[in-house]
Amino acid sequence: MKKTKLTLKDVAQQLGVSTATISNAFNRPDQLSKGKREEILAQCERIGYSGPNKAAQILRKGTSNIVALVLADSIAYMVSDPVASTFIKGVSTTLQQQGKHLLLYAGDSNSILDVVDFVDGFICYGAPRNYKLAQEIAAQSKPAITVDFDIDDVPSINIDNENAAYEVAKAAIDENDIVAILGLRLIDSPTTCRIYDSPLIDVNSSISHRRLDGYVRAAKEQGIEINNEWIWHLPESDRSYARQAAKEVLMSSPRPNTVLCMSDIIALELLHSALAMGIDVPNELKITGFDGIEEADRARPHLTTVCQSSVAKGEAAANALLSGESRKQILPFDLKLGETIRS
Amino acid sequence: MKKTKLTLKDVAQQLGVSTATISNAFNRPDQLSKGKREEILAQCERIGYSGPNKAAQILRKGTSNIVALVLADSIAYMVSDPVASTFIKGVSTTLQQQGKHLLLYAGDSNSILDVVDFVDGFICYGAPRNYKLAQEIAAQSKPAITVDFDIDDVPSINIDNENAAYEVAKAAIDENDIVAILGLRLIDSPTTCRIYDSPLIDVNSSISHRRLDGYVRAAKEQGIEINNEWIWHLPESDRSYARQAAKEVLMSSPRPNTVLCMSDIIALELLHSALAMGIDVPNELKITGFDGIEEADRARPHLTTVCQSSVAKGEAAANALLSGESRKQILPFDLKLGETIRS
DNA sequence: TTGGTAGGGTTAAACGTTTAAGTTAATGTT
DNA sequence: AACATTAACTTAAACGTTTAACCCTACCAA
Repeated sequence: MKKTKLTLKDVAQQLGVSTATISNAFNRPDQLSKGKREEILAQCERIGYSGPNKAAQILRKGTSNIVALVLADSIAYMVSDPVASTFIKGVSTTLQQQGKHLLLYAGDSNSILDVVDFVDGFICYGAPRNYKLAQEIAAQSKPAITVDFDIDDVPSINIDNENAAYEVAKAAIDENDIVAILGLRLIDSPTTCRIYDSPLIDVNSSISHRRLDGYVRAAKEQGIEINNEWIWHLPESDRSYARQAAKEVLMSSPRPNTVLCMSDIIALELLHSALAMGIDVPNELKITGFDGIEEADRARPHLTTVCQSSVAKGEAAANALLSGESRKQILPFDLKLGETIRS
Repeated sequence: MKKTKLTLKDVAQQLGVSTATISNAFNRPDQLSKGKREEILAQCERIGYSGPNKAAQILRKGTSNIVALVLADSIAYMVSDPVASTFIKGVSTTLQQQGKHLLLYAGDSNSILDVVDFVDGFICYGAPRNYKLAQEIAAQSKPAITVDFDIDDVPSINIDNENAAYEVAKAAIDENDIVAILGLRLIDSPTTCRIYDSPLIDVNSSISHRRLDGYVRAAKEQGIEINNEWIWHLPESDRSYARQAAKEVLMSSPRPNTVLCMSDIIALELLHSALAMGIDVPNELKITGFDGIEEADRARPHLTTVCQSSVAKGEAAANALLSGESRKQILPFDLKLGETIRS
């Protein structure tokens, strides 16, 4: 192996030119003669110098081609959640096309301070649970985009959650239904439970609360008041939380005949539990989801849900960041009627 | 906002001490008096200096706390594959515990050269399709770990794929069976097809070929020779490729009654197709998978497969990298008998 | 001849730290 | 009193680039 890492200086000495010239050979070809440039590149090739050191470049140029993706939860959770991982897919594809690198940043970490100095920007997916982190993001001065939540003056990507929820609920709810809601992160509790009188957490205009508003509005239009007793809180869109909530809903009496779920994962788990108990969907129980994940397509009966394109979100976020877009964008959603409601 | 980013120098000037002292206040508390240190930290707090610039630290210290995870395929694919994303989960959890950051590196990128200077090490998951990339990984001098493939003298994490495949095949195959194999990345083709006489690609002791060896050995013990005509190649462990392969297998005559699949995704898709066609599993068709993903648990009948813990792999890889482990590790696997074979 | 311009370089000052080596004064030791 | 040790700093040289500013020579126009 080489004794020590080669530097611009080594090449410069060997060729009897200044380091600036070598640097220009790599970065600004117009600054030197074609002949000299080729000579330099040939020499680099020969001795195995593979270009200017990136760490030094980052310091000097103040840019690294690294974009941090700040996730609301742990990377572990995000990567296994179909919605989040699809989002990451969109982001990574776009970044890669532009030659950028992706640094995954867990939202349950303490502080972005240890990366802020060397990343080129932030894409923040989902409102951080960690208040300090949210503050830092707002305070820091590099380009940033928020997705599925908002910070004043920071460009963002969202869908119209309130209307999306309203529409799917409107399609599902009939007069005299008993309506329950399986919600996501509505209150500050680490376990699945009914919300009763717990104070709702509503940080950074949480998408969950926008959805809740939509559901409630649709219900009201049918003259239905949804009591807090019929609203469940799940700490995460996770199968085991969903399973438990499903059980509670299906066991309660009177049993609701319409359940509005804030994610497809939750809805699918409920559907599964209901079918296992011999409940007729949709005649005894109507179910709606949210997100439009692939798996929902494979379920029988097909899930009624709101499709949002997480890939598009990811692409939009990356593009907005790279292009310096500063407006807040609202992406479209798509109501998908399946057989888990009566048509 | 601040006019310009604060530096050590600013703090030093304001307090009338040297920059070295400020630096020590952050990095080596034993090098200055307690009082001075507190004074410095207080001043930093007051003026909003949040610690030494990381970009400069990377250059000076030669370490960044960033670990690159080099994936065999695109990030997009990897993040949606249950096996790969579970692996990422294991890696990220471990790295985060140790205060390291995770840079996702797509294996279909050109070169690691643009990150090699500032990352602390590499975890390489799956043999890169890109030959140049594999070379670079081998040549580069930072710590590296390979997972699910091998490079000479580079520590690695693997399972015993040959025996794992042997065992699951042995459990499935009976005398006089017609055995087919749905393999992964066996030949150099972008589409699903039978391998016939195509030359097998066998880079870096590909896990697929180890598995193939295991299957073939188990079949031989039952006096069964598996003709290349009965071996399919899939370019990726993807549902749509799997669906097509499933169709071909189930349509072929004579129809195989035992199909060994190199991933659970493939196996599940086959199972699904078979059931849809009214084929009795396992009496008319026995199926085995590979990996032991969560979804296989939810399938009915339960899939017979080989469980390997991708989380454990990820943790092992991260730990090995961080601890400087230099041996090659073989992790255990676990045969899981389900109802997709006859017991 | 004078002056202007362009091409192809060089010089040296950053970028913001860390750290080995040196200095000084105070404390302890014999 | 002489010397060794230690605590608490400071000095200054890296780390490996990039880039503004400068310098020279050749060429051209008038």
